[in-house]
Amino acid sequence: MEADPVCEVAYVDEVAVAASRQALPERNELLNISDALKALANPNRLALLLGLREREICVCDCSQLIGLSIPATSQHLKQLRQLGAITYRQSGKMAYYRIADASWVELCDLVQSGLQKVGDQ
Amino acid sequence: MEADPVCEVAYVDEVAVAASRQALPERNELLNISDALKALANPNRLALLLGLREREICVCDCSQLIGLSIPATSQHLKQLRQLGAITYRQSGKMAYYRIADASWVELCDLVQSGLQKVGDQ
DNA sequence: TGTTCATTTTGTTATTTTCGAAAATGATGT
DNA sequence: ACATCATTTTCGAAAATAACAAAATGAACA
Repeated sequence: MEADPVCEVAYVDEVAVAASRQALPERNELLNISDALKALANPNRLALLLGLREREICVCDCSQLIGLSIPATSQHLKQLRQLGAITYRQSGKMAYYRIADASWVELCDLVQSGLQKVGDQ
Repeated sequence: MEADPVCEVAYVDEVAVAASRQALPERNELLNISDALKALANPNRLALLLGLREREICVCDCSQLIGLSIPATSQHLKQLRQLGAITYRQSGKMAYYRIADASWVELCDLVQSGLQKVGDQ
């Protein structure tokens, strides 16, 4: 009984953990990033974002595009709008949504290409 | 009553929707991408991924890093492993995790920088 | 073989997400 | 003002997530 049980009591390598912790963004920043990723992490919102790449589309056509009800579609569009990924233009009763910034599309492409390498373990 | 009620019955712009739909990945591909994003869309998994950037860390130190129980930490690590973002090496009873592919970190950085532009609407 | 102990798996529960239905909003046109 | 209709918001139910505690696994060593 010379070596204490280690893991419930103390660090195995306190220095390494301290260094890694220092390399982390603040908790709030982590929450911001994960919230942003969460907004993208849905097949329907992803389809909306990618479908809006080329042209602007009104809400009811968006709902046709992803096959959901108009209210559900509207909520997904709202989340993407709050994220800053899309914008819209109001024309009479219609609302036409479009991509706000091409960097969001690049982001999707990056994930898409990153997936090629997966499949192991 | 010359114009039909449009949105519940048919497309406003069927051609545009068809074009956008063609530009979309298949449903399965969309699910794969959103699953991958979902794996990253959690502040604790994000912290693990970023904390493992530089050095490998054992499970119990990982749990210290993010402040969760060891079982919870183990499950988060498993998700990142299934994603292909991290790997591990077994040494005796210990399991040392490390980054498998830096592209996942780039992805986080890209989101992080994408967030700079947000704040409007 | 039997003990120890880091890790993983398995319930179980609380919280979050996602959807459609119904109600509310806001613009157009009578 | 009133009716119409695209969109948004609200609400409630079903499904998915995330946490801890407890049990199971598996490597090291007596």
